[in-house]
Amino acid sequence: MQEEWIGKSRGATVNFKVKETGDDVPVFTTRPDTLWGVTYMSIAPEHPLVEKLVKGTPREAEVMAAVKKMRAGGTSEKELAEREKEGVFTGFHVVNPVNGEEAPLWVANFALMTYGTGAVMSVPAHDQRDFEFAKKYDLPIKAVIFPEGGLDEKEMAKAYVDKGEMKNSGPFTGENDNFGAIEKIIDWLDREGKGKGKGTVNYRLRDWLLSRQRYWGAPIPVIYCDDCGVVPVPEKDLPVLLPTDVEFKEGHGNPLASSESFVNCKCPKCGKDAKRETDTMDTFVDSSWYFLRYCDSKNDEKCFDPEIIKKLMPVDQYIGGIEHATMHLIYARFYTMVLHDLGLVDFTEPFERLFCQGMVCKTAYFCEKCKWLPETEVEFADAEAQNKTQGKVGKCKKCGKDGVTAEMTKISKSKLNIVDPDAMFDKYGTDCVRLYMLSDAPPDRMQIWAEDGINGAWRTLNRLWTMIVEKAGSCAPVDEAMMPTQLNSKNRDLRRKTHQCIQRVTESIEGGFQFNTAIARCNELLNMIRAFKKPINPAVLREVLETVVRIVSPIVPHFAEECWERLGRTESIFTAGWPEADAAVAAEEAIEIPVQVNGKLRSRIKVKPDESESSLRDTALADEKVKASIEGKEIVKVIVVPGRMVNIAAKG
RNA sequence: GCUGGUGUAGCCCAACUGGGAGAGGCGAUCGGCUUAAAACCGAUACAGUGGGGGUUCGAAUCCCUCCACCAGCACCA
Repeated sequence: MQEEWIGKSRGATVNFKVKETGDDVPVFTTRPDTLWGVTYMSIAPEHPLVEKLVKGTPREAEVMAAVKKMRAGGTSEKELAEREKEGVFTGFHVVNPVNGEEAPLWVANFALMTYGTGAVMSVPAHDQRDFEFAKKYDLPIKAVIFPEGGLDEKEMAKAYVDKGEMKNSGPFTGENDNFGAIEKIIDWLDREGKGKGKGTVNYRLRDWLLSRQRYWGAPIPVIYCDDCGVVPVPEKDLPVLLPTDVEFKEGHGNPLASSESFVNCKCPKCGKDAKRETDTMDTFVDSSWYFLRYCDSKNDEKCFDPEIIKKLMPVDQYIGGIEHATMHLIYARFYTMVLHDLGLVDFTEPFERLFCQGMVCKTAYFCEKCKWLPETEVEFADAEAQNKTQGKVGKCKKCGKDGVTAEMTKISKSKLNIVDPDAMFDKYGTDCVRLYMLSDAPPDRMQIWAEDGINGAWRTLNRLWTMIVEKAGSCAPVDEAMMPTQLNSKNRDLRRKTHQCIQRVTESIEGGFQFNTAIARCNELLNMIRAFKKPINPAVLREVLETVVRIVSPIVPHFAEECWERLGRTESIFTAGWPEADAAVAAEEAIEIPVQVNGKLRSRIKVKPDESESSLRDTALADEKVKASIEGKEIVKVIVVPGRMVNIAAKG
């Protein structure tokens, strides 16, 4: 995702020239294979060449009027996306360095000054956007890449952007894979050098709000003086603090600008009256290095001591919402790389591992007139409508209008679909709410908020508690918990299950924090203890109860600590560490494997876990049920997967 | 439009990465306890894995295709 966001693209910069004036107009392209199909060029309305070229020409008025209109358009991505493609001919032409051909130079609103060089070579035959523009303004279309069935420039309904054979392409004519030839063309441009162009890597890091007209954010430490110009705030005066006397008024722009005490200051250079910068930096500026400051937060000499950073960083495991993947996390990485280059940190990546948890979602309701509605303001058409997560559900209680729609989205204050967990904490306790949330779904997945399931977590904790209280007295004493060498099969089963539980929970948590399955394993073990009719061996009992409590301790820490004490432990459970499984104890004594006939389950056989292939085959074929189902049939093949299953393919 | 994710029981979700469709939980039903209800205890039922096609002895899992939902990105040359 980050790769896409920084928009790294490899391509070439190609040096076009204005025919009439000789001005350079470099362009960036990722498709140098289409260089020979250029029929016009588009430059951004903000491009400095626009004014320079048309000044004093007969077309000046017309071009500048059109350019002015284009510049007036918004620059937000949304506006850009919805805008109609427009352009105006400058009256000038450019010369294509690869073949000397001339092409008209246009100004177009879809060319962005902030990307590449602000100029786009246009190949309408092989680029959809260029194609549309060419059709609109009746510009020529020249195909240079041909699919097997050929291509008719006059009949084209859209640009041809797939693979094909290169034609009319100078030294590359005849290449039958244009995409494969791109690298060669870039090499060729590099060799040919200055006149033509060179290989280039481009990025399109978007604006990340370094300056914004808001109160919240770190002030930019800059002062404007009439005489001295832009003057940085001297180090001794840092940091510049936000004023406390600002007035927040709707529609009055930046509140900082209206704070006299903030804006008015003295020039640090000449001492005359000066004005302070009122834009602030986005909070991303701070969140890009806070993890370094945290390591040495009390340091008032410098932002951090590199020695301490060396010890503590990088972060082993970063957990955050997916919404941070493309912004905060990129900035943090970028800052770290800069600090590395400055020699302040000895690593280039701040976070070793990343885990993105899913969002908690809940149905939100929308009324055309009253906008977002809380659930209580919706009059549902029927019981079914109440459970719908999309589409029309009923009337708005506020305005009475029908047609309130439901939508499943991330819980947010603005959409009025928030839940207040306090009531749940009061009723069930934080441990119980946490257990419920973690047991409901894997954490990387979106979770639909529902309180129905919390009873399950409540019951689990109550059962475990009751069990601990009842059985604590029957456990072997803490200090003498020697495991007997001989145990009956029931006790052996319980021990096996205990150690399997440790193994599987460890896997579940290490393999992506899958607490839901970890909790399921614990429930399984608890169910097994409850199903015990006879008394459990005291040593086994201590082992199993302590195991469960230790395993759930990261999820329900307060609860686990209480249980631990009840089991006679005096040290905190968090000094006990994570339990370790004994593989020998966890190993199965006997397993049951399925026997299929033609892929359908016909019987099950009990075998040793390491039963050999031939023995499995014989046991399966000797089974009564299997015999019955293959009677009168010819055995074509017997597939044996040791430890897993037997499948008999029979015909007739 | 592009990219990624998800789709399994009435509901939330498992399934050792190709091998018995069900681990855990919610809810439901029945029974026990109770004067009764809740709680608690015990038991039971419910799907053939979004649709279609393919590969295979065998597909929830792999391939193709279509559908639905969620998320991110979207004139980036």
